This record gives sequence, C-alpha cells and structure tokens, in this order.
Amino acid sequence: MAQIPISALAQVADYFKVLSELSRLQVLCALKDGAKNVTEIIEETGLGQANVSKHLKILTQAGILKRQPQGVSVYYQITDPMIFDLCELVCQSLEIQLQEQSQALKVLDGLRQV
Amino acid sequence: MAQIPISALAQVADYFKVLSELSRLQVLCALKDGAKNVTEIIEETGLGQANVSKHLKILTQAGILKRQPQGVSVYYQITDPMIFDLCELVCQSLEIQLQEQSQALKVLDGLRQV
DNA sequence: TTATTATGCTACTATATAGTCATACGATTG
DNA sequence: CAATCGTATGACTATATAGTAGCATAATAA
Repeated sequence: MAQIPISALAQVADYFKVLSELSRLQVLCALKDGAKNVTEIIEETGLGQANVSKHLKILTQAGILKRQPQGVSVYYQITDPMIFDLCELVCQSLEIQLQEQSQALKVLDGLRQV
Repeated sequence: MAQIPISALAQVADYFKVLSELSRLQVLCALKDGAKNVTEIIEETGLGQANVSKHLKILTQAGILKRQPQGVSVYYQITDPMIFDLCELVCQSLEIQLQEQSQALKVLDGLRQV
C-alpha cells in the first residue's frame, strides 16, 4: 500500500472502470480487426447512435481509441492492442474458475452416489 | 463481435468492474504480500469496517480472494496473482500515455519559442 | 441555397452501488 | 451460560452513470 501512491491506484481504477461496461467492450471488439467509422460500429454492435458516440468519447479520452475524421465520417481505431491482452488474461482466469467449479460439482456428484 | 458471445463479454466486463474501485484495489494491495485478517486490512487501508467487509465479499465472490476463517478472525488471501499482471499492464499503458503527453507539451513549447 | 447524411451535445430518467450506522451473527473465553 | 471480540448484514443516503430523445453542427450532394 504505502509503496503505491493512492493517486496512481486511482488512475488504474479509472482505467478498469472504462473497461467495465459491456457496451464499451462490444465497441472494442468491433474495432479488433481495424478502424471503423461510427455508422459501422453502430451496425456491428446494435447500440444506439448517441450511446455509441458517448462510449467512443470515453474510450478516446482514456487513450484507448484514436479518432480520425475522414470526409463526412469519423474513423476510430484501437491505439493500444494491450487491451486484448488484458481481456485474454481475464478470460483465462474465468475459465480456470469454471473448471474448478465443474470439478467441485463432480466431486459433489460422486459423494451423492455413495 | 460475432465470434465472442455477448455473455462472455459481460463476464469480462463484470470482472473489470470489480477492479474498478479504488477501495478494492487498496484491499488487494494490502494483500499483495500475503494473507491478512479483516482487522489488519482495515488498519492498512484506513477504510471503515463495514465497507471493507463488503468489498471483501465482492472480491471473494469474483474469485479473486479466498476466505479462511481462523479462530475468531477471518483471513483473506489472493487466489490469482494474475491480478497484479493486469495492474502492471495498465500502469505501463498509463506511463506511455504520460510520456507522449509530455512529448507533445515539449513540441508545443518549442513552437512557442519561435 | 437547400437537402441529406454523419456525428456530437444537452438534458433527463432510471438504476446501481459506495459508504455509513446500527445491529446481528459466530467463535472463543471465563 | 454470559460476555466479548471479530466479522457480516440490512437499511439508508448520496452519487455516478448508462441509455435515450431531441436538437445542433459539419460536410457533402443536388
């Protein structure tokens, strides 16, 4: 605790907060294979326009997306693919938890048979 | 998008949500060097008792902590040190952002001198 | 210019949850 | 058993924010 200043920890918390919304993760997934404009993101996620716009702003302010106006439309792109490493790690952890739970269920099942 | 089911994404979002609170990160940091009981966690974080207890429950339900009653007190322990890898990655990303921002400021400064 | 399309902005509502107080529970001790 | 210590829980308030509707703005086309 003492070694990590509270302000730094708060920034980390804020970063996680940005990633803690299903809609925003959907947007990030939509951009996984490259830049897309707002309309395309709306189509791919099925979210409302104003809503998508809001989330794009939040993600951009967090430094996760880059905004690139191009003619009439605006393209958004992921700046740091590290995001997907984060998701990867969380997914692995969740999988392990599921495995352990199913193991536990098996054991319980075994006990019931006795 | 289509390749990742929405329910899986929602689980990841929930996981990030658990980590998106400063108080909970403080608790995790307090447990970084090993198991502690609730009283010790309260002392180290400076948070209220009821509050700590609540956060401990959330962290335990998320599978991040393990609960171990021991006599009168209850010890909590981190189950998956991967948490700290996550924080590490986020910190690195934040540092890079800061560096880029300071670079940008330098450039602006240079322009102003002309 | 006017129309159209793409995006952003400003309230507003509804919901979730952090923190706190008071109380309850559970294990140990006398 | 009663008392006490450590922890958990329920009720409550205050705050934050997701989603939405409607309007504003900017770029292009007719």
